[in-house]
Amino acid sequence: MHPLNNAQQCAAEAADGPQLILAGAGSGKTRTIIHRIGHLIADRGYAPHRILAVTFTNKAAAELKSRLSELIGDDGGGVTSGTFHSISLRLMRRYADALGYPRTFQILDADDQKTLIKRILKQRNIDSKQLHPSYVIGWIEHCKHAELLPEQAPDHSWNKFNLRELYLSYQQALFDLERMDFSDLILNVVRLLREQADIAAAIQSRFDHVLVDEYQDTNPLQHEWLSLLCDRHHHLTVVGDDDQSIYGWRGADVRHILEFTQHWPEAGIHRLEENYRSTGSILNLANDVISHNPNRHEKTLRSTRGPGSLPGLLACNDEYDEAKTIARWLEQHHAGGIPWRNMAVLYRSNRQSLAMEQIFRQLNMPYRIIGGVGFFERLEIKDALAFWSLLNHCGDAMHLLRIANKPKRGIGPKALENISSSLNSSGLHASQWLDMIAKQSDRSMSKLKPLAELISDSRSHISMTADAGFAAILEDSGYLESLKALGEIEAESRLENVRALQGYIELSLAEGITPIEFMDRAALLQSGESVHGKDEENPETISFMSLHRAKGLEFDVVAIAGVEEGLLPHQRAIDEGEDALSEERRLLYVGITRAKNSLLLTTARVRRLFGDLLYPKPSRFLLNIPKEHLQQPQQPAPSARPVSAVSFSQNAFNIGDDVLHPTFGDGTILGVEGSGDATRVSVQFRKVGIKRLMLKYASLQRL
DNA sequence: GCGGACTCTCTTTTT
DNA sequence: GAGAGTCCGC
Repeated sequence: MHPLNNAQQCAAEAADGPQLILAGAGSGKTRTIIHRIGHLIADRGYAPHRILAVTFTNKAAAELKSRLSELIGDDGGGVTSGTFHSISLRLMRRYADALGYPRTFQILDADDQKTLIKRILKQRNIDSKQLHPSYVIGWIEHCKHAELLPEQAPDHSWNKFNLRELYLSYQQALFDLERMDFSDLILNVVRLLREQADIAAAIQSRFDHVLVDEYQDTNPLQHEWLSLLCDRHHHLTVVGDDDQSIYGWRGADVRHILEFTQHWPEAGIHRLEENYRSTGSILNLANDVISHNPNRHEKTLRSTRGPGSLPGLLACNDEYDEAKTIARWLEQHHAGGIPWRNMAVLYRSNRQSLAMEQIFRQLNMPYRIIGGVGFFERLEIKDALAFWSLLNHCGDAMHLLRIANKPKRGIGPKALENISSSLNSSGLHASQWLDMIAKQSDRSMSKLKPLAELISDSRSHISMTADAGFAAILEDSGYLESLKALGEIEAESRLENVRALQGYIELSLAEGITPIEFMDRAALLQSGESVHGKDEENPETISFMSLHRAKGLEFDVVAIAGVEEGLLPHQRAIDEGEDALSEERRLLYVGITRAKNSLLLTTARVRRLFGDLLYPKPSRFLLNIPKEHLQQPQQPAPSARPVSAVSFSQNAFNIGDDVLHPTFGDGTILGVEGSGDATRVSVQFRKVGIKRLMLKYASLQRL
């Protein structure tokens, strides 16, 4: 392995106390953090388990540990590492009762969160059109990020509906269900640290050093969590790059990294600006793009490599042509000896993968899509776990309501409501309540009774199977059979997922994991692949993924599709304004800096969106790029294209011209047909869509 | 309560 | 254009 460079070494061996490591893309950030931990253990004598490394994904945590073991041997595995959520969960499992929760509480994932909010809205007869569930969730999350419990939340109304009351109901419902949502895990640790001096002392003295990766993506609550955790010793090392902050929309605040030294005045600052990943040409483009953002730590990435080949920009006809163009370009690199697995196609929005998939399948090029619905978020997986958790005494009302009518047994919304309130007022846990239903003889729950009996009776066999009754309950309840009704292809993939889950359950139980711990894993692990350890297994495929997903990864060859106004920057960001646009620019920056050797950006002249056609312009982020930094072979200055048109009239309109119509408003010319008085133009109006107009009568004005 | 027809919406998503 | 959510008649 190469030795650390000067800046990396200084950072790795910096003294105790707060340290800010500003690590540009590809500057060896993970290596530096690993060496710092290694240094703390090997040279400074800190005990591995008293060092805490916080990451944003479980995968990153696992990778950190294994690389650490490589560096310093077995001790590396002893370091405490995890995500904010998994570490918080561990703490809450120990101290939950101090906040009135049972230690067996479970986690409410995003999907269940939405279900719960919808149920609350429905109970109050609030039309979800007047008050979007996602708006309510967003507001509640916002409060939690600011450490505001329902009682402390501001009186906020929307369409006359009092949001604080909804927050209160939601939080009460969570408490009754004995569940915490993702934010609660962190918020409740913060509450312990603030409110319970003895527990705070215990937690704070548990770690001698805390290190955080991807610090630019912390939200205010996580920031508080760290500040309180390090309150006694200030031994906090944060690593990040403000230019790669792309989760502002989820509450991350770049200011935490920008203002780190204001919060910790004694902090040391280290800048890693030498990039080991990309060629000089790619970095030039990256620097051009990001330099236009205001409010950033001024820095310029320096390449340690040769200039390499110039990144290219290609204008394609539509998304299919774009896919073909990219496929051809990747094919050339493959022919040049680069394995498929070192190539990626990145895009702003997952929808863009559709056209790519079609074309790549036609061309027989191997690809796989990263992202989309995670393993544990799949419908059949959540259903199967609901059955299994009820069987194993860790299911709650949400699990029960989820499967009460699966397969169909004549229980509709009304009956579900009854089940819910009956269970609620019984004060029993869902499993106990089911036992009761199984035994009782009155007819009120007659439709549910067979299921209750089945679950109740199956309990006696749980301990006899390696999967704690998983396969049996799914078979006996008729759930597997009901999946088969979905049609062959659909059913097969779902059944396969269920089988994979069974395998994973068996494996985990054999390791001594309890069912409730398994449910934790299911809630905190986003993908099923990473749990098997074999993970990506690097098959010979091209990776398709969103720009967000690409953060932290690198590929020899990268194509970024759809570098257009409306897509990158996304239309929503354009509507939102300055800050959102800065984040979109960072997103492009992240994409560009994923590439080691070759980079291609593409745009489409026509793109199908929501069923109609869109004629996007190239992204504003590419406007001020010096010619020598970006190859644009067929720069399609729209007005320069041959147009069968009104070229002698001084009023000539050309494709791409922005125009104003007295009634339709502003729009862009898409096409010109005919000549003289018979000239027709098609115009894409921003508000009213596409119109074909006689130029003579349209009284269009050029904008 | 169920199934089919109809309507609406439509970024990104580490946990 | 697709998938989810909603409505309505049986």
